[in-house]
Formats: sequence, C-alpha cells, structure tokens
Amino acid sequence: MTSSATGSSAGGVAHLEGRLADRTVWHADNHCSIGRAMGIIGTRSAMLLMREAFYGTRRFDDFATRVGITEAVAAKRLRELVDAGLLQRAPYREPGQRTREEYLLTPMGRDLVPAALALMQWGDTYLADQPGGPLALRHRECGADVAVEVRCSAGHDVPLDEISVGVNRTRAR
Amino acid sequence: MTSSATGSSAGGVAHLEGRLADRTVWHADNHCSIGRAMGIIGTRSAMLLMREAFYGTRRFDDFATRVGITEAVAAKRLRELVDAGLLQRAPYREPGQRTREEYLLTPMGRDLVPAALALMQWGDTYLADQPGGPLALRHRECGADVAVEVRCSAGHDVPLDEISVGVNRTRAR
DNA sequence: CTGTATCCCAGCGGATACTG
DNA sequence: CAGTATCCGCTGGGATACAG
Repeated sequence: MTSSATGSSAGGVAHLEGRLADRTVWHADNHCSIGRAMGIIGTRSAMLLMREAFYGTRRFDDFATRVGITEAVAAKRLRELVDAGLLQRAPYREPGQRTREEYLLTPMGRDLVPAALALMQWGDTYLADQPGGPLALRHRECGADVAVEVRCSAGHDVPLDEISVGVNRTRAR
Repeated sequence: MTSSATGSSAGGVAHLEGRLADRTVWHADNHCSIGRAMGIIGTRSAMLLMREAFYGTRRFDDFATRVGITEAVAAKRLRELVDAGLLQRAPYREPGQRTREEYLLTPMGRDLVPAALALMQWGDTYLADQPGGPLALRHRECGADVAVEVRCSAGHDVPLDEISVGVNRTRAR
C-alpha cells in the first residue's frame, strides 16, 4: 500500500484500528463474492422483492403493488430471482378458485434474510425514518428485540477491529 | 395473507413458518429503510468501494484499481458516499511526500459492515466461489470463525420463523 | 497521483397497452 | 389475476483524454 504496507505479505494482519485487517491476496479476483451477490440482488427492486417474500408475499400482483414497481419490472426481476434460485414458482389453488402461480422462498433465498435485516437495521439507524418509526423485529418466543450481530463461533461478540481476514485454509498465517 | 391472515389485525403476528410474520402497516410507505439503504449502496461499485474501505483502503487510486472500476466511476461513487456520510475525506501526508486526500470510514460507514459481511457470507455459500476459496474471517482474539447471526437481545439465536414484525412502540398492534 | 470531462452503450425502471 | 410488449428517460459504468 503506501510504502510501509506494500511488502506486508508475510507476517500479515496489520491490525488497523477501526477497519478490517490485512488484505493481501483476496482481491486478486476483484470481488469477494460481494460483487457476485450484488449482481443478483444489487438492484433496488430485487432486494425489495426479496423483502416482500420474507414477509410472506407470494402472489405476483402483491409483489408489484407492495414494492411499488410496475408489473413489467416485477415480472422481469421475479424471473431473474427464480433463475438465480432465490425463489421458486409453484402452482397452487385455493378451493373454488382457479390455479395460480406463487413465488416461494428457497433455502438460498431464505438465507439472504440476515443480509436484508442488517441493511434494514442500518437504514433504520442512519437514514431518515418513516413516519411511523422503524419496524420492530422481535423474537416471538421471548419478546426481545432482534438484531443482526457479528459473532465468532466461540460465542464472542466480535467488534469490527478484531476481525482478521485470511485465505481459507492457508494456515491462517 | 391469502384471506385467513388479512384480518389478523388484533392479536397479530401470524407465525407463518419459514417466513417473517405478519405485515400489515409497514409497507404503507413502500420501503422499510431497505429501499433507502439500497438508494445509497444499492450499486455494485458503491458496495465494493465500501468493502475496500473496510479492508483499509484509503487512497483514490487504490479504490479504483482494487475494485476494478474506472477513475470516473470511482470519483463519482466516492463523492456520493462522502455526501451520504459513509466516508469522509481528509488530507494527509506521509513524511517527505506531498499532501494527499484519503477516504476514511465514518461510524455510519463502519456500521455497514454487518450488512456487507452478511452479503459476503451468503455469496460464499451459494455463489460459485473464487479460485482460492472464500475468505476466512476470524476473531483475532480467539481464532474462531466469524459469522453474521440473527439474535435477540435476550441472547437467543433467532431462526427466521421466530421473528415477528411489528410497529415500533405501538404495542405490536 | 487524484481527479474531472466526454462520449457512449446497456440495463433499470416508469407508463401504457394488450393477452390468457 | 398474471403477465408480455413497447416506448422512453435516467443512471451505471467502460474508454479516453485532459488538468491540478
């Protein structure tokens, strides 16, 4: 980097306060899957559609209306999301009604929730909040507020400056 | 809410398995801050630039090169991110060098990390991973893997189907 | 090195109109 | 209700070229 760090290939882990430490190899390929992820849900409508799916929306028209996008856009995004594997289409019919198509979350889609919640949390904190105030997410079992947290498998809450980044199995350096 | 839940206004919290429960008011305004958040970091380059900032990148040229975007785009996004309050510019100079501008994370920017990590995690899990395998994030203090989790303030791990959504203080409706 | 200014194209997304 | 098709303006982002 700026002279001093340029050769920091060996010992590693610079421990920069306030940011993630050490990057050395990872951006040879210029995106650590964030780029790919953004390729799929990197559009406003896509993310919003996923939010709707999380909330239980299943029908085409509801998606379009609730997200506030046109059917054309909804159709396109929805198809992309299905192709990408976040949603799956399935025919269903309520008694006495004709058959309809619904969009259901796949496991892959469901696993996007943490990211969506993290985003929502951030928005609630820093962006002008809507009239009614931000939504409250609660744990149904105990009533406590739900939040997205960064933790380690040993159970610690991990502050950002204690995260070290390394290549996967390569002896953590 | 295909009928049954439509009128679930009173006791609330429909408990739909596999998805977040009950939405009733929240999308009167059609985006629960996810929309606003996407307005800021909803673009590939913006999110990637933030990733770089997390990793400690500070100089203009490094941002452009490492993210793999042109200077023009980098300049534009960077300016937007500064205006939005995620980054701040500051002049600095290394001894013997001329003065330069650097881009530093603000608290607002830093708080985006969980969202970015969640996205990265998701991408690592479901999207074709890069040659070297996904990055390992570890807790420097104990060496354990770091992950983004959804938890409640009482300390429980909260599965997605146990999340209830309600308006903030309004006694959950 | 740190940008700014153009040119330019592809994709997002709104509006409208039209099928099954 | 669930889409598809078309027209169209706005922006994201690559490629140059030029400036402090």
